Amino acid sequence: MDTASGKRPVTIREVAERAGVSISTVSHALSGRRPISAATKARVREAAAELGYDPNPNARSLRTGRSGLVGLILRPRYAVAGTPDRAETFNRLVGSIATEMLRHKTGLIHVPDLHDPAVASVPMDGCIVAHPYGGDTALAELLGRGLPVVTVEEDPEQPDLPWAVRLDYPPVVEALLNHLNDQGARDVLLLSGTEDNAWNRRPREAYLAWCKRRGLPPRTALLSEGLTQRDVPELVQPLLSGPDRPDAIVVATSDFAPLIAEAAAAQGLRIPDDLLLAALTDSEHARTSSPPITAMDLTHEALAERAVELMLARLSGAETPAGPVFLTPELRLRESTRRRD
Amino acid sequence: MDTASGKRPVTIREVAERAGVSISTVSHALSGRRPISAATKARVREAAAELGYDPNPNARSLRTGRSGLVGLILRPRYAVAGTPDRAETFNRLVGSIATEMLRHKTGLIHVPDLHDPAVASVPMDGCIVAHPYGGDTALAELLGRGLPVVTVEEDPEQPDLPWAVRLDYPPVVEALLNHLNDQGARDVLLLSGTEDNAWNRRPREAYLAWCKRRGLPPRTALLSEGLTQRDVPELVQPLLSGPDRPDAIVVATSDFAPLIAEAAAAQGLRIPDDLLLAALTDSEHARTSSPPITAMDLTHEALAERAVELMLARLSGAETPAGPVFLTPELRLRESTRRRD
DNA sequence: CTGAAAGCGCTAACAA
DNA sequence: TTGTTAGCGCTTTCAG
Repeated sequence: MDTASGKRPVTIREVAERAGVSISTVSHALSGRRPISAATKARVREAAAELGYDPNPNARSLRTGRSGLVGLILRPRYAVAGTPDRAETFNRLVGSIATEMLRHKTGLIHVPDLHDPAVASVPMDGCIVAHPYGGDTALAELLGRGLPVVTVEEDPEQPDLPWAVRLDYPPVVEALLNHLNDQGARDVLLLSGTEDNAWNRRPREAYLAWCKRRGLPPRTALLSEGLTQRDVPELVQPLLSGPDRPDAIVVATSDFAPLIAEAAAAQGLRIPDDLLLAALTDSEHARTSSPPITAMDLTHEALAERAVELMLARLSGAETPAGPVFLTPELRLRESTRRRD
Repeated sequence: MDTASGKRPVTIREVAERAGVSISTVSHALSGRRPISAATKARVREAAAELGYDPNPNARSLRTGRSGLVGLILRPRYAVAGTPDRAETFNRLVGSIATEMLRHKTGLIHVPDLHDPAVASVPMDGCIVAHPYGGDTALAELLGRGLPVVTVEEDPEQPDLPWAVRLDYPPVVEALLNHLNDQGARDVLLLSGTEDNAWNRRPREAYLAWCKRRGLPPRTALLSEGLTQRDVPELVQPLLSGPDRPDAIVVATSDFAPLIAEAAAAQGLRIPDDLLLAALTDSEHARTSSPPITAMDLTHEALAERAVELMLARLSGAETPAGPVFLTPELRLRESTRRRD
């Protein structure tokens, strides 16, 4: 077998010549889109097989206007630029979308860079945009092109776009806050991330609403998802000292939770005895920290499954749904918020 | 803004009309591949921006013969079909290849099904094939087409293909076996997977060589990667009972290690006291099992990085390397093989 | 049942 | 510096 690279691909014309038919007959014999005599069909198939013919996907797509491919854009910048610690979330989402797409035998393209003109654009029939920002520019660009888009989580400024899978944060955040309250917390500090997406906005809104309902003064601060492991302790230190320190912390970024636990320990604060600690996304870090840290699992696998389902339905011409699909994050209660009664 | 879907895309012709120039001028003004007067260039850019022009990637690729996209095929069947437990390995490899590709601003396509004629083939300039089988058919197919291929781990029957990133198993497997021996193991059982790939073959070869060198009778058995959690205990049970039970087990599939530990416990065997246990791939299961299980980390991130590097070099016309790139798996020694001295 | 030919949108060779 | 045009490989009318 010739394994040299750069071999000129076999075209439909060569197959036609070999089979002694016209190229349109080859096309139809192979696609079965019009009746071809059994004999001819057999001859064509044989010729195609012998030559190792594989239809040029670009030519086909150019002609038909469809590539059969779905794009994926993961918006949060720290997903890619981040440390290995941030990788679990990225890997889970990317891995499960890829898995779902493979299950449906549909090609998935990771879209490299929508805006950079130096980067070739990709032939996609539709695009999944994961975790868009508020007023997301990439999302707007794709919608502007008229490309079918499905989002994983909503653009917080366009919460009602129907082609979306959303997470229903409020009940879960409330359940968490009630749980903290039950365990004795009276002064809960929320440390949100700085990415302006649903994952930061919605829980924050739910927190503020909860505080208001309870007549408690909200306490919030920001902790950028882009911080390194080293940055966190010194930023958190001041929040833990002084007489008005909170008795519970809810931190968005799961990887930072163990660091906060350490910083607390350095101040002589025990978890959960002196400080309750919870995170708004789950990770191995949180699970294996000591003590294990209560966290919200965003159910990336389920998000992926539904998003792929939506996209394929949409590409098959399904009607616009009445509204987004809602999934509920799962609260994983662990020792960090459970006091010995 | 019109966000209706199914909008007809803007073509180069419309941009040309709007800018009052020919289509080739548009093409060249935008690509900069030939000198265009500043005034014209500006006019063209403006027209393109106003219309929201985005060059049709299929037309471009058809013409140029290149798509700028790299394919990815992950061969092990259980990677996709497997249980969620098998997901960590898949996710890590897929996630890190995707990350590397994004870093290089090059599109990555998950190839859905190379053989199914009903599935459209994808426009890729090259393809990364991960964990090929011995005499891998997909690999052969791609090589037959003359497509540039880089493999993550070698096809065990074509170990010398230069465009490959390989894992150097023998020294690590030997180190593990020596370690087990040091800890008192005299009768090591190897439980390989049933997938005929390098990850199963090479460690097995290393094990047999090690036994031979030491004059020990090898003991091996198979435990398919496709087994469910429930299947494993009853299959393992018989191996653990009887007077000739091994005093150490090396199991390929990491997720099975904790199950083996449980089965052992059910027989009254303590780990590591009565039985040493190690796995040939790492996972959270192994890390968080009790006791934590010694495992070989295949360094998927490093494999991904080098594979992407190789592929991009190859597509840029780099010369064929003298041989494969070798990486060394990392041995993570944990309690399951460490006896209190 | 089969063939001829148009044309998808773009790039690049060739002309001017 | 710019325009005209061939043609990448395929699908799909339209003729036969």
